[in-house]
Amino acid sequence: MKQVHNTVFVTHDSGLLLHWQRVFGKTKPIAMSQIGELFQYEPAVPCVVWVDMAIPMRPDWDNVAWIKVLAREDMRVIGASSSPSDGEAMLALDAGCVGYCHAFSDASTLKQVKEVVETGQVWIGKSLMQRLLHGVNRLVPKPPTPKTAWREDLTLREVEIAVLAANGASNQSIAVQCQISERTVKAHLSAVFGKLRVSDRLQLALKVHGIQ
Amino acid sequence: MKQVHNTVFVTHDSGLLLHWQRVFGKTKPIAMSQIGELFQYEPAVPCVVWVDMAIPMRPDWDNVAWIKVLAREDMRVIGASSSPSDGEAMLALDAGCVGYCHAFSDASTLKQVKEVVETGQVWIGKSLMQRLLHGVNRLVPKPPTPKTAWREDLTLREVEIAVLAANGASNQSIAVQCQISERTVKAHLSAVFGKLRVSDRLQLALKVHGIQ
DNA sequence: ACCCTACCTGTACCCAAGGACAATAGACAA
DNA sequence: TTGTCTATTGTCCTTGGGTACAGGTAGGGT
Repeated sequence: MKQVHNTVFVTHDSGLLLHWQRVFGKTKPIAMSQIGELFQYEPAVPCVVWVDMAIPMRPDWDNVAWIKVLAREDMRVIGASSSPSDGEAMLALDAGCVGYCHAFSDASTLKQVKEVVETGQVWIGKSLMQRLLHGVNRLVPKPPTPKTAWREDLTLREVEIAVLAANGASNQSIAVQCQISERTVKAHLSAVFGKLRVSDRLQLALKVHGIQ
Repeated sequence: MKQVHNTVFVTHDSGLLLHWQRVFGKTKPIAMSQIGELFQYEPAVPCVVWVDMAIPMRPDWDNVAWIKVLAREDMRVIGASSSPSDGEAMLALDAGCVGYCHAFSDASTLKQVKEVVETGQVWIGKSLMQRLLHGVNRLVPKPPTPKTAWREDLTLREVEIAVLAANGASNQSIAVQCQISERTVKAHLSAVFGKLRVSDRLQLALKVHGIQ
């Protein structure tokens, strides 16, 4: 009487995909490398979806795309993180995910997680569990992300201009503020983009402000 | 390499004992009909203990007898109730039980519970899980400012597209993800810019992510 | 002297982004 | 029915952002 479930992997990390496929290989899983694929996916049978929390372009949990997916009876979503945190777990589970675990958990654990969510239960890590039960609800306001790590390779001038750009200043206004030509601003920013490996000032802003 | 665990049943209810024995019959479980037996029990190998919450004379969870048992590494205690409640579950789990479930759960569920606790995880019912997660959300002030205030005047579609844009997606990639034309993306974004009174997607990103 | 780096500037070019103007269609309320 | 709201798409056009190529200057280390 057991319901058959498909397994869906959503990750852009080939190493992780390999790991998952080794664990669930025999079930012929479906692999997606972009989150958008999931949002368009129409499963024929109920499925368990493993979502790499690090997938690029993953929208917020309260995005309608997620809401639609998480509301489905036939799609159970498990959040998988390479660096799991209680805060991330809470957000995922609160949004409607039915599981959260370390992405590279060993085979037996992953299978257990699958079993549990397939039977309608919720999987939650021990760490978060303890925290919930003991009322240690104080989520640290600032994650241990080294907020200034991105500065490492930049010169003083580049940092100065990067910060201004990341806060929404135009090249022209930066030029005025720094008493240099707009062309120089562009030059500095180009250097910054290269060093931080981003393509434009919006990506720069996300990096500078510790988002993604 | 899997650790062998004994199974111990603590209940005075012969019907429940029968149910449990049918489920775990092959593992030669130990049956106790009085709670006192458990407190004197010295297991030879690690064991999973199923305690009927309705067992007579069961002391409070903060009784030293329980504390000694629950502190043991080699005894994992699961609370089993015929009429489970979140409150009872909280008390049991908070005391140190590693599981709480309906005493008459079906065989597959009970086996799953056993699997989970044997591997060091905690089993918790879906109902309590939901409550905990939402309770925490109530307790935690969240980000100081209403992080979602900016959505107020936006339609669902506009929110969806605004979030994508704020995370660095280009109009083209948004169009693909949302299955609409790039022109429509622009239209939605223009509406968003107007409603949020920003001039471009970088300003939008700052607002969406609560910066400035 | 030579090289390297940070900093500054110019011209030219490409293109994604955004605005202006216009239009179609479904849902829903007055 | 009419009007409003939402979602959708089109064309035309302007501009800011970013790159490519090509420099100039100053300071520090070999």
